Amino acid sequence: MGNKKRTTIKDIANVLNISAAAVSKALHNDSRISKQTKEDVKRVAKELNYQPNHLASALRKGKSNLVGVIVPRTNSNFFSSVIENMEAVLDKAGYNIIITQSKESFKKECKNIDTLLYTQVDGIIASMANETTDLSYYEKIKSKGIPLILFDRGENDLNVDYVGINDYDSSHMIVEHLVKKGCKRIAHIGGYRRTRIFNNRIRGYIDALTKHNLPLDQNLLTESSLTLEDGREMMQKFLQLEQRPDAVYVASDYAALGALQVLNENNINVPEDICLIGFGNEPFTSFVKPTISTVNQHSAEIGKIAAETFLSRINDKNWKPSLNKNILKSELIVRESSDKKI
Amino acid sequence: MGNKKRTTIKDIANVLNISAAAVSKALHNDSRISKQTKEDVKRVAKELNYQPNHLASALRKGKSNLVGVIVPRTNSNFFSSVIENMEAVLDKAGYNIIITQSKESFKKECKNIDTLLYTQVDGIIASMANETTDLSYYEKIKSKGIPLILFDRGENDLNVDYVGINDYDSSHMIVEHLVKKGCKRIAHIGGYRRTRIFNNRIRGYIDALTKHNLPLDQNLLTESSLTLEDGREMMQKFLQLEQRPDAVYVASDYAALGALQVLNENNINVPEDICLIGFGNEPFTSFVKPTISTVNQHSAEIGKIAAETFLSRINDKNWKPSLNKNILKSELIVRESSDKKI
DNA sequence: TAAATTTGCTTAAACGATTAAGCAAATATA
DNA sequence: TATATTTGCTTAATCGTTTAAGCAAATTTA
Repeated sequence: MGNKKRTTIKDIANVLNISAAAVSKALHNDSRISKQTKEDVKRVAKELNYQPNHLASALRKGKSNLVGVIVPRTNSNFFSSVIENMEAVLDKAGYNIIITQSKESFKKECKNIDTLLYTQVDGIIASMANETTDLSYYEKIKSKGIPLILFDRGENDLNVDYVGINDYDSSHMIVEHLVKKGCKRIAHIGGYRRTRIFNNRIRGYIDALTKHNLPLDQNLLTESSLTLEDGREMMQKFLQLEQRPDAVYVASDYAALGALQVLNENNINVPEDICLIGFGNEPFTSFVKPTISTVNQHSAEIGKIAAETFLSRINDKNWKPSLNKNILKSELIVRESSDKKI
Repeated sequence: MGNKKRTTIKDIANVLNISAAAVSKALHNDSRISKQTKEDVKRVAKELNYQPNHLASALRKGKSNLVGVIVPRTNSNFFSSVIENMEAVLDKAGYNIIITQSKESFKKECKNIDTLLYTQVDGIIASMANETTDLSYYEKIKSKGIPLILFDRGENDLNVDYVGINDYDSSHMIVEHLVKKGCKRIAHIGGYRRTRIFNNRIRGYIDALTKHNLPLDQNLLTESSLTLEDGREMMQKFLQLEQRPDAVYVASDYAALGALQVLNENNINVPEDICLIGFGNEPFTSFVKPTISTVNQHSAEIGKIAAETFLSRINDKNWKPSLNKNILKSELIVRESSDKKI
């Protein structure tokens, strides 16, 4: 049996015989309202269990204090951690967030954008789906004049703020580590080149090989969606080669796990016979046998910076969207799968 | 350079020299608006890139078409899958969802409830944090008169709709399976009894032991938060006992993983020396060595039913909250960790 | 003491959509 | 042909809050 009507500022005003405007101002600690009235208003508000109507104030102020977040999925530790840290920063500034998942589907991503715009969010922080190449929906966000911040999966052409790690350098770091371990045939299970971060990892891989005077063998470079299944499949392909690789650098931990399963099933010693390196530092990389070397993407920092960037944009009266990259240095975590004794 | 002003129905009305009311009706296909006018309105709406203002219509209609979701965390496969399926059902009915995480913190859960109520959601679907015992914030939801649906982590005392599996029966199923495998000293790493589902699992465990004429050894029954670390700690305790268990039933896959790590580190053969069973069917249970037997909680079904329950409540004009449990049958997935040859 | 400023409120108009009520004109019915 | 009904709109109120403008009383300043 819920209360028939919710309490409004009018109800409070009636009790105290003052105007609704005075109540509104009292609740916002306006300097032109007497201390006594403020106390009265707050007391009555509590007594009547008053809850402000967000819709009304947002409509009037043209500001919802809501930030939309779009991620490919929430059940990855990376995205979940990014979101958690974004939330912490935004919460302090009085913003609440709405999380949506694209499930790597372009269509769902578009729907999410529409939903968020419809909900009148004050800005959107997003990591793009793998599928996405058509940027028109993101242009729609820009044309509304609200801040758009991309992280991890970004796109230069949108000319907006971006937070992520240096994928190109990460590949260099990985190849360098493997070369030091004496590896000479380093394979790469990569993502699709059309996604910028995966393209950068591939470019970094190729350039690092060249730098270390290692030939590029096209048989050792594959592109896929980087699911666990993809990892299995690609590793099986490698094992059928006449000249097997002595190291495999996988652009995602999930695919690396699949690759590791195949290696285990074929009784191939890791890292002695083949070194393995993943990407993303998902928790399971330290659960499995052997533990998987991987790259830490600083999810906490990324979330924090993305949120802070949003806040600085929203607070800058005459801000205009422009390409502004905030690139963090990634960190190689060496575990058993690449810690070969030499 | 965003458009200075967004398009409103008034702008459309001005172009066509009709009233804003007519535009509103035309957009909603009111039968009292001529076909010609409807066409004109929709054409101009498209031309001016009109986007309805959700805040205004929600305020006027007293309905936001938003459903709030509270989960302990999103980076678990169970919750992520529940949410995904809820979303699919609600989307078809024209509802959008706002996801929030409590991170198992009572304080954060309260904050989430406040945020959601403030955002004027039409209902809340929630799974409670482990910590939560004070139900006053949930009573607050009820007192607003909006539907509250609980799933997985529920609480009878709230007298609302609940969707989940039968934890008591699941424990019976597990103990029965272990008894069939010849186990005689079955331990249980359980959650805190104050959380209903964990209490039910413990009760089921105890009653099943009795049913199979096995004595209950208090050394073999522990309570914890069921983190990976907890699983390690409890298993270490078991290994120090004079009479070790020959099977361990863990109420969460994460804690089961921790337990497995300790077993592996101590070179104890699983399942030959000790059988292990987890709960939740998290993906990693099939990655690790040996693969972990576990219980499938039917996340997809739970999400679907929770969403459908919400819809039926919102559509029932004279619905009153009442205890209404929807209990699904769980499914035991037997993998290597308990598949002992006998 | 008069003028200027500050204090503490009120009034009324927004924000953008929806909707009850009403009113002509067009069409149907008797 | 007169009356009833339907069609196609308009007007105006409303949702709950914020805020610009204004006004009288109290206080400060000159």
